[in-house]
Amino acid sequence: MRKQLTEMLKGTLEGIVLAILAKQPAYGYEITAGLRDRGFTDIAEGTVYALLIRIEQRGLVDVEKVPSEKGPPRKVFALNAEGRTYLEEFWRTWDFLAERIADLHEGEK
Amino acid sequence: MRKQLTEMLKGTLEGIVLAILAKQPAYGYEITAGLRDRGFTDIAEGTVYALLIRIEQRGLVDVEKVPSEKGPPRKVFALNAEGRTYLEEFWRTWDFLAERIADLHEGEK
DNA sequence: TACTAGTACATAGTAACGCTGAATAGCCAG
DNA sequence: CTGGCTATTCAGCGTTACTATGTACTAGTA
Repeated sequence: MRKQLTEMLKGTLEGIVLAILAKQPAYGYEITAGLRDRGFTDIAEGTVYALLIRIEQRGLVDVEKVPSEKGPPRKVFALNAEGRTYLEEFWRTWDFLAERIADLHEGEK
Repeated sequence: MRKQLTEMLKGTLEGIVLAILAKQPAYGYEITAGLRDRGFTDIAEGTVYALLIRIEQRGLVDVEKVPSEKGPPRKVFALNAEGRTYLEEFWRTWDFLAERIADLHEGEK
């Protein structure tokens, strides 16, 4: 199932991370840990960092460097207005897809 | 939303097509039309054909050439046993993802 | 000092997938 | 014979997540 999930995550992982950031600002390491807690046990750190850089460059988040007690300074990401708009759009798209797939799954039986 | 949907379809479109074939065998042109009927209005024909070749090469479908009344012969694809197993796996993976995302969406409010 | 482990971020290279755009080919109506 | 519908194929592209590795800081410990 790993490979199927990998492909499914394309396009959704971004929304997942944005949804996490919608609740409260967070930094990469924290987000990765949060994903693991939510059941996404196999998501590599590198994947998350690359994604964060992407959404930062798109202007969906604001970034602030915060010193850490242990280790390098944290880059704390906060969803901004543009990011919120984008996230709403994500939910609309997701709902559209999930609904159609649910229909298919129903009709199968 | 188009671009978001494109990315989301990665990994799911394959399952969608397999689910369609689970109901009854079909050929490419027919499947594309069926997708449009189901609300996937923007899926290009080329995309579907490429996907069909992929699942054929993976041995998930059996293929039969059937002459058409109008136009070139049809390649009719039928889900085989292996394809059915793969489809079940797809549903499990999808349910896993959809559930976790639903949690996120709930928690957001 | 040297080591280990945990925290925290970054990146080059790869594979997979869906999209774009075009080509090919058969059939039929005007 | 031209346009439109049926039907398939393919080369090239952009985006995304994964792999694997590297850097850097702190704290504990032998």
